[in-house]
Amino acid sequence: MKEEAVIAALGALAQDTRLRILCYLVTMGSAGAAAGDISKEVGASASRTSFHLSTLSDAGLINATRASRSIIYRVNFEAMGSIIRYLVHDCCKNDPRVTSCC
Amino acid sequence: MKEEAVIAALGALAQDTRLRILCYLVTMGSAGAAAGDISKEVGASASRTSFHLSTLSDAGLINATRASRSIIYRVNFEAMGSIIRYLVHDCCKNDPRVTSCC
DNA sequence: TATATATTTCAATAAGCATTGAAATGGGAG
DNA sequence: CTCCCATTTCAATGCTTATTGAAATATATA
Repeated sequence: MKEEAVIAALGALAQDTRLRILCYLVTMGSAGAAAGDISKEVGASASRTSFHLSTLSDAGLINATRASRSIIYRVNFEAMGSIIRYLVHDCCKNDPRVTSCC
Repeated sequence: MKEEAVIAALGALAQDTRLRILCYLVTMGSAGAAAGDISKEVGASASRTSFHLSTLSDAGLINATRASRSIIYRVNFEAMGSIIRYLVHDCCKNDPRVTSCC
């Protein structure tokens, strides 16, 4: 994974509303959640939620698919794995104090 | 690890100069590196490097110790482990696509 | 077509972060 | 004590991100 992509992903996660959105979408698994439901869940306005969802989406951490009037968002677990792999392998050179996390 | 601390750490890592500083300090291990050497290594001015070092230090990702006129910085591997553990365990609920990183 | 629902986009404002160079601090050597 | 070296702090500027509410887009239903 390129450093640039890692920085975009870390920046996307480094915000409380977005981190909560991501954690919520993890719990929803493959079912995902509609933008409106996410908005209610994290207590943010529709436009603010939409903005944060596009930030997460631009960073590749979530995917969007339209289902009728709703847009369903799901976590991209492979992308999450990639950035963690970058931090553990490339950045921390597999130091045991870091790899002990898994 | 508290969500607030995780956000500070992710935000600290989400910047190219700081990510390069951290990767460099990983390679220096327990020997660490002086602020001036880090500055040369990443090609940033002294004041800019100092600013980034204090951001990383405030986030708990590195430690500083004075050695005569120089200040030596070292990676806090335990802290790196903690934020990765948060992402893998708490956020991603140990999803296999994520835990496969280690 | 008209209407309602779901979501995004836009413009404006506010807040925070990055960068620069100059000045200040802290420590060692003559 | 004075000078020098290493680093940090400060003030000013520009850039990016966050937030808000209103308007626009897309889809479904009557």
